[in-house]
Amino acid sequence: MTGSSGAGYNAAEGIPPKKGNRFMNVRVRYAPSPTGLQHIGGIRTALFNYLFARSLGGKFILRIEDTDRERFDSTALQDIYDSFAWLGIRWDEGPDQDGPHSPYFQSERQASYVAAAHELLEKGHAYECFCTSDRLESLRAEQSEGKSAALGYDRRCRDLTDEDRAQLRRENPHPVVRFKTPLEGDAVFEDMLLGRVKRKNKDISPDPVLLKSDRFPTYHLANVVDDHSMEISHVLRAQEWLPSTALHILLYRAFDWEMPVFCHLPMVMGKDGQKLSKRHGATSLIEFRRRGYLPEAVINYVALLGWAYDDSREFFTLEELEKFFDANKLNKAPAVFDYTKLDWFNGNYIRECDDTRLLKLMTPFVEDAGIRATAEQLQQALPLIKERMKRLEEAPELLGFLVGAPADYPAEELIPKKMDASHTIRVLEGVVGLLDGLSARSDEENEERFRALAEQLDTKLGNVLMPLRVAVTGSKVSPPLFGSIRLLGEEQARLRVHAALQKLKSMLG
RNA sequence: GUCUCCUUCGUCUAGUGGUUAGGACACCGGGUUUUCAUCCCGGCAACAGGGGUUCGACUCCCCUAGGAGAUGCCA
Repeated sequence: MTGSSGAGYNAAEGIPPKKGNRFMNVRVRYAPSPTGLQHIGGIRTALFNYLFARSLGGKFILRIEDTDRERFDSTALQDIYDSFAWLGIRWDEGPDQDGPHSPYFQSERQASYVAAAHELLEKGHAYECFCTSDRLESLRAEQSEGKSAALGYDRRCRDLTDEDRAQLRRENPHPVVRFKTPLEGDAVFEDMLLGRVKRKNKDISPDPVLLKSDRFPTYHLANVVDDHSMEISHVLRAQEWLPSTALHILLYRAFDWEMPVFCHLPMVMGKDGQKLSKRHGATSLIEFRRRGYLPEAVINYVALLGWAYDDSREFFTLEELEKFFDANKLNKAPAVFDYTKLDWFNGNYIRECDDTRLLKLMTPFVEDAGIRATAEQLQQALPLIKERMKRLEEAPELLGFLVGAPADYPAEELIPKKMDASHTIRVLEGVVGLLDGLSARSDEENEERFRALAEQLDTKLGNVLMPLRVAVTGSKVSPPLFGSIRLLGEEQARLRVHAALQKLKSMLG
């Protein structure tokens, strides 16, 4: 890899997207840094990039921004692959999907950044800075204390003489390269979503670092160099990047490169209106997986964060989104992540899920909870709990009564309203007789028999079934009773009813 | 502090000068039902405020307020 003249990719001679023809050759990228787990906000950004590309017949590229070797985390890298594999989102070019602009790890493109930095140095758009981290730190401390107007680097090394530099290099042989932010003028660009955004150059970060002392680039440099060399046509990223876009504009200008089209997506917030973070709930995709969300629910919900198709439709498959996505329908305002609505989507997808697949998805959750159930049992249980689950993680608690004893419950739970213990005892004693052959009978038939029993005991059906339900499941809330007993087995049910009777009797003393 | 962006029901949103401001989640009622859930019906609830422009503003412009983000040898 020898920078712009290296083999493998051409950093300097990237073909600029043709003006007025931008949608003809759409190339977008998602550029995560492997420093942490994939955040749901990042997923949203990736999704929108992917959909944008797909809807326009363009290419979606994955680029790993691993220029911070101190925070690099290989689990985080794996998490990127796992996350998108789970979602079913694939890139056209990326680390594991070779393309014309390989490599797709920034750490492997280092030479091109060094070359780019040198180009800027030569053109007079950048300079070497010998200030130590310590000095910068104390500078920052001073500035924040004395609420001074100017924040940031004080440009001490901006106008060094050759002599100064030679001298300083002896003390610090590892200078950084800083951008020479113009003091006058403006940086203006046309955001696809936001329209014209203008910033005075003097308000832009004063001389940010482009090349670190370890010769790795900062985000600003690497991002611009790669977007250019990879012929990225559109940059869709979260609005938190908006402030640094002005700087990027200046960099494109300094390199004399054509700019991609920018589109700054609204951010994803927590309930309190702050950037979505751990204290709001799950934020990493893997947590959503672990809680039992289906990928299609996550995709569907997240797609609707800052985007809407029309005034009524809200269910979409990935394939449909690929067709319908339209950047013109993007919203500008930040969106609050609503876990409740995600649950609602997920419940819908669970209900619509094919039983075979659902069984497969559900099994690990059940097993992890220590429930010993055969595949057949689970299969039979499925229809009973399917429409009661919002998340797969709820399966174990819905099925809990199948394993070991039912949850312990107070004897009072057995007694329906307006009834007493002895009355309830009579009910349960009557119920025992109906247990025989219950499994073989249809629900309708069973219901008839219990109804008859209720009449005989001069009470309502509910007052017969509720004590039985509590006796069998340990709870007033359960999946349909007859089906549950069928799963449990008549014998086990009988034992539980007897246990319940004991409870009631000891209550009477 | 400075800069930038944002502002329709609690939340996600539709709306592109003339609408009883629509839908969804949540919530509250009611119905179906062996509990719960599902399902069905109904209800509550919004254009941040002030100026313009216009015959007419949620829609266009300005200001104010509020919110958010950025201000690193992190991305």
